[in-house]
Amino acid sequence: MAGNIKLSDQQYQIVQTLWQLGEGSAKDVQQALDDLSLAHTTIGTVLSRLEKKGVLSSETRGRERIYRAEIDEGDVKRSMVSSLVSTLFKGDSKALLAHLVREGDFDDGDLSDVKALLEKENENV
Amino acid sequence: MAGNIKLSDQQYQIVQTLWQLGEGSAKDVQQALDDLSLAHTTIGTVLSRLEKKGVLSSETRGRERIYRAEIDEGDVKRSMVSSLVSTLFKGDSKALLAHLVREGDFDDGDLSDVKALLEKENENV
DNA sequence: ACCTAACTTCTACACATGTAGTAGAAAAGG
DNA sequence: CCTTTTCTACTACATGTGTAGAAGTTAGGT
Repeated sequence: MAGNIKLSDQQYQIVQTLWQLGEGSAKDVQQALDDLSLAHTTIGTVLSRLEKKGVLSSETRGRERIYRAEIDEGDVKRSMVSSLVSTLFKGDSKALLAHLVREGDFDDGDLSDVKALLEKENENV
Repeated sequence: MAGNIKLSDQQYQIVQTLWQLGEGSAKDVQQALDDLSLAHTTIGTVLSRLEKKGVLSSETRGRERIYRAEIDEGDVKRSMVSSLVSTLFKGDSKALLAHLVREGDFDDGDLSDVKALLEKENENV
């Protein structure tokens, strides 16, 4: 479902906040993201645009409008990663992995962890 | 250098074509990407916008304007991957890898390849 | 029953992007 | 030389995004 979701960095952070909070008003989100120092009205605008796109749903509770994410974090990650892989690496995830390794994104400890992970995965299969 | 390059899918495909061709006119690029069926004028517009942003440079040769990429493919990949990792995985590349494995993006053969790759990398370090 | 504080919604504007038509220049064919 | 083809450059418009002020609405205090 929800085929190709794609969020901008900012949108992602806002939706992520809702995933973390479960639900929340514009004010809640603004406070959770206060390092971005955006006006609360800005957050409000973004939230209502995301709702119009079906990414969020909302419910009026008293004077507040409470938003909640309608899409699953895993789905979004999956879809965004796969879109990047498709654009940058012709759809070959292994090429992305090779890129990461080549760029030295993993240190020794990481490599062991990763190998362990792979071994565990191998057993499952 | 070139800190944070970020290209849309379409822009990436166009620049990628130039990486492959070395250089080329709007027409050349359009032909290389004819599966996208974009009007040649569209390609022209995109190319000139990318030039204005410094991503491309150009040279008038006869009646044609020949474009060439001014940014390195590796740099762009690096920067786009790292931006995604930072947004989706809090900067933790290992989490991206775990995601890929979990999503079953690798089959048995891949996993072996990957392990080999990791082992080789381990030696280097 | 008010006034005020707290929220949201509306309106606005700049900039990026996707897409392409039209006009203008230049090359090529006769 | 003049006409046709071939390119580019200019103009245009819709949509998405970032950002936020102004205006409207409601809850709460006194």
